[in-house]
Amino acid sequence: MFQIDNMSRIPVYEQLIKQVENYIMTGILKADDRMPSVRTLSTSLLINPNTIQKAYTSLDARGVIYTVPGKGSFVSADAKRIIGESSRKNIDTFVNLLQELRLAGVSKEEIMDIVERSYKK
Amino acid sequence: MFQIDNMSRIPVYEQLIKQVENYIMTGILKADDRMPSVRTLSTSLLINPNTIQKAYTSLDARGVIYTVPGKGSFVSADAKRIIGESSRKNIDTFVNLLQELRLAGVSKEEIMDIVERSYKK
Amino acid sequence: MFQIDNMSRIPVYEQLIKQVENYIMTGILKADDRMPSVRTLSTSLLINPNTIQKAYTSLDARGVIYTVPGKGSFVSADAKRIIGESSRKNIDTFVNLLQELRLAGVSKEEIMDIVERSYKK
Amino acid sequence: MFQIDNMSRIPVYEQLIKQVENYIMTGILKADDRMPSVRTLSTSLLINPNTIQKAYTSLDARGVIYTVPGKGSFVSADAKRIIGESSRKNIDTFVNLLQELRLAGVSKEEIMDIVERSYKK
DNA sequence: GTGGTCTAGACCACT
DNA sequence: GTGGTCTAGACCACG
Repeated sequence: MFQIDNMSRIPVYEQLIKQVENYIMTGILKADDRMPSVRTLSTSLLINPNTIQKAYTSLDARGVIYTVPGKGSFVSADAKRIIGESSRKNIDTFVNLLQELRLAGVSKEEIMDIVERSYKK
Repeated sequence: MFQIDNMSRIPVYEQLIKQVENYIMTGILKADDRMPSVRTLSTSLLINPNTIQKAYTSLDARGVIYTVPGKGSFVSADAKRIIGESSRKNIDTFVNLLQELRLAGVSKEEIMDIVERSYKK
Repeated sequence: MFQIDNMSRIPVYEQLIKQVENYIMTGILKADDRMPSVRTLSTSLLINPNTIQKAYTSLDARGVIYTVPGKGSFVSADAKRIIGESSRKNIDTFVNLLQELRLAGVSKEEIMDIVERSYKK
Repeated sequence: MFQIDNMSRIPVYEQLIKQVENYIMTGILKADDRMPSVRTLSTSLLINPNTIQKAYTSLDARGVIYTVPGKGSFVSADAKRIIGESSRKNIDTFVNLLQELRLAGVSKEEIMDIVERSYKK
């Protein structure tokens, strides 16, 4: 279910968080669905349990999942809304990147084309 | 001329590189213009000389500036082209970010509007 | 594995880079092989970690190795090609040196002999 | 008579030394010919007198030129022999460079061709 | 344990 | 005064 690239410069726990969020946003993981246990993921992904734990702790702190001691972790009812909101904060990054591409000589038409294609997929 | 945010997660030397590149792309720094000396910047920005050096070394290695020991560093003739080319590599990042915003519920119209405004500035 | 001459005019970090490249070109270091850690080399060569770091950063920037923070540095798949290409740039230096030797009275036969012997080793 | 590249990474005084040596080896400067005065060169090349002086001092120390206080500097009788001998020391550098090019995949034939052409000029 | 960043301060070669 | 190199030692994020 999850794909981790150990050679990537992006920290493993961030890759995991991102994928959980994507599965939630695309509806593959729904409210109150049970998350795989830390141990399960640890052995199936060959990743240190501490790393999985770190990802889960972060998701829990943001309210994306909730953890019931002794039972496991579950997708929270507000997950989609929370993820959506935090993703919106990326608009600043988006604007900065846009300015940079513009300075690099990327035309508005080229950008528009990329946007069109992204939304058609 | 340069503004450094010591609290940012972006390393100081990268902030400096980015700003030098921006000044070159916007034409404020032109080919063969002399860069501020390592020590000058060090004292004016209250940053350790080694950190400035690191930024300059990186810019030199990429051919954005050329350095003559004992003389100083100067904007290279190819600077704009080189910066432009490396910035174009950000298109991948741009596409990923776009997908994320889309998943977060940002509409195409909203994106288009941001693009329009960015290119009008 | 590495030999550093602290008395040489060639900077320590450049000696290191050169030796890493030689090990890669001769096949002793292969793609995805793990490089010794910065600290390991630092203690075994009695060199400051920053100096090793500088060499590794440079090799990484050129794509000869790739570095995963917290994991280590590894020989990249393209290493041989990249090193080969940059070494070819030395042909200019070679030609200049040749002219100098010629002016110094070194005969063509002598040069040819040296070349023969170099390629026989 | 002399051409200095201020933007070169090669120190100005070394450029000067090299050119003096070349003029001697090619016979343009002969034994007992008078060298341009430090002041003359300084003004014509727009170089700091100290830099010229450094070059002359070095040439004098090696016996390539001799200086008569109040009269000027002159090409010594042994100049050609001295320069020739010191240039021969470059054979080591030559061999190292050759090894490097070989590792980079430059064929023996290619090298031989370069040598042939160098000696035909 | 790994690499990444930064400071402080030193010494060198060159102008 | 300029850049280049190096050491010593610190703190951080990641695993």
